Amino acid sequence: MAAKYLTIAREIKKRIISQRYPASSPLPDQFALAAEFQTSRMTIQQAIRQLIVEGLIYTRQGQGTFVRKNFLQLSQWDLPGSDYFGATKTWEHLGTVSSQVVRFDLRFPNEKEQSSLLINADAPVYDFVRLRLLNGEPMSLDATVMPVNLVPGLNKGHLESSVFQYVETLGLKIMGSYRVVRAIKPGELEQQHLICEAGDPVLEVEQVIYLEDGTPLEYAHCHYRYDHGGIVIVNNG
Amino acid sequence: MAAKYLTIAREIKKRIISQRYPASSPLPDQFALAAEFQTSRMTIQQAIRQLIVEGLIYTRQGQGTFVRKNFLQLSQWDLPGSDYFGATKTWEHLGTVSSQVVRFDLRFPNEKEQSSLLINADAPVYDFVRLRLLNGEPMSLDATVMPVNLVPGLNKGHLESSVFQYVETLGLKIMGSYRVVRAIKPGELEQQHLICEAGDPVLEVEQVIYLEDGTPLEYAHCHYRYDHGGIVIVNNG
DNA sequence: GAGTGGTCTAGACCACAGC
DNA sequence: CTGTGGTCTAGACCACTCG
Repeated sequence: MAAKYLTIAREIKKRIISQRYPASSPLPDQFALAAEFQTSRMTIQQAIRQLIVEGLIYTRQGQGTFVRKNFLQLSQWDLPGSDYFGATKTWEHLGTVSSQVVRFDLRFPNEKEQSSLLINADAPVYDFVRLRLLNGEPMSLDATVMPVNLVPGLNKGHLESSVFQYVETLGLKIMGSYRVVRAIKPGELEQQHLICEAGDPVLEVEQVIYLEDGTPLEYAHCHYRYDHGGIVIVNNG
Repeated sequence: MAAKYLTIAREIKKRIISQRYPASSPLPDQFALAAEFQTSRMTIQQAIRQLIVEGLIYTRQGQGTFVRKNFLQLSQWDLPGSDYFGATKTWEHLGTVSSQVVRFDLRFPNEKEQSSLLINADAPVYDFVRLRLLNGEPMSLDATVMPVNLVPGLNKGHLESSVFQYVETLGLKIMGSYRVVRAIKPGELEQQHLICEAGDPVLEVEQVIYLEDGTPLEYAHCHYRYDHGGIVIVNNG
């Protein structure tokens, strides 16, 4: 049985999407909603808070609760998990995504990797490079470093399917990411695997992915072909 | 007088930063905190929820409340407003930022602009191009479209200083943004103003900035030199 | 079973906006 | 002044984890 406030939030969401609550006027006030759903006002407020963080509605003290004018636009992009992971997710609806392992090594981290992953110089890391293909066409080349102690037993098979699926089976949960996006000139590896000219720009994403408790899970450089879409960033205040 | 739960949240934050609550063990439980702060447990939970959304702590049912291992790292980057606006803010600490107006026109929107700004074909828009300079060096070239009815009275002087400062004086508040980041080859305008070669990649940010109620305020294409840093993206679950 | 966070109630008073 | 959302109380029971 889901929490009552989540059930109510879903019901209100349905009504907004079906335009039962017109975007032009405020929602019924919290007292009315509490009466209708046979619950207390606090519970209604929890449901409303839920919809606020989802970007669906906003409140104005002294005025009421309103539907965001752009929630439908945003909801097209703000899919849960759509850019949590290797950003591959963004393309899955466009065709078949596959991976090809270019390198899979074990070594010790350099200084940059130590500080990014919050580990010591003697903590071994996996170092692997994968080529991501969409319908067989090269899409991105990712170089990843992960601490061995967090993900014991990682093998080439996991790299070819989904590393994050394996990570989940270990009971680890992703919390978020820190990324820097740049445009760069392609190096030799990129020209070779992404099949691009020296004059073709490359989109570089340098990222650290964190677990729920803030432990860094991976530090990676992802290089994307310039002609295969971009990175979507949604930022709600 | 600030709300009690915010006062408590600030106090707990202080204790975490000063290491009074060691990162190795859980915080005091909610009942103990309620007793210490002479308040109800609900209020403590509000304070805790506040610190969760700030990315400082996390909770585990049946276990306790814990400090995130990376909150200090993230707090270096997750500065409020650091990438809300034209991303110029990111560089302000590096030197003097100035703007040079390349174009400032009035016209009707095309189809893409109509759908991005949620306006009709007969709603006039400003169309301006600005070159952003850091310490006199070209940094980015931004092409912006804004509905006239939202920002009446915009003039060249505002473009040279800060459009967002003017927007704020009109009582409008920014809610968030929707962006797509790509790597592209420079066009003629970019090569001319950003002083780059045809083979130099350019970082393109296509963005829509929204007001509090979801009304689109601006639709812009921002082009950055590849050798002047990147876009930082922080993503908490 | 004991201890933790998660949810919920039925009220109360305060702060803000609009008439 | 009225109506709205914002905060707060003092309890209650439930769900989960661990010894």
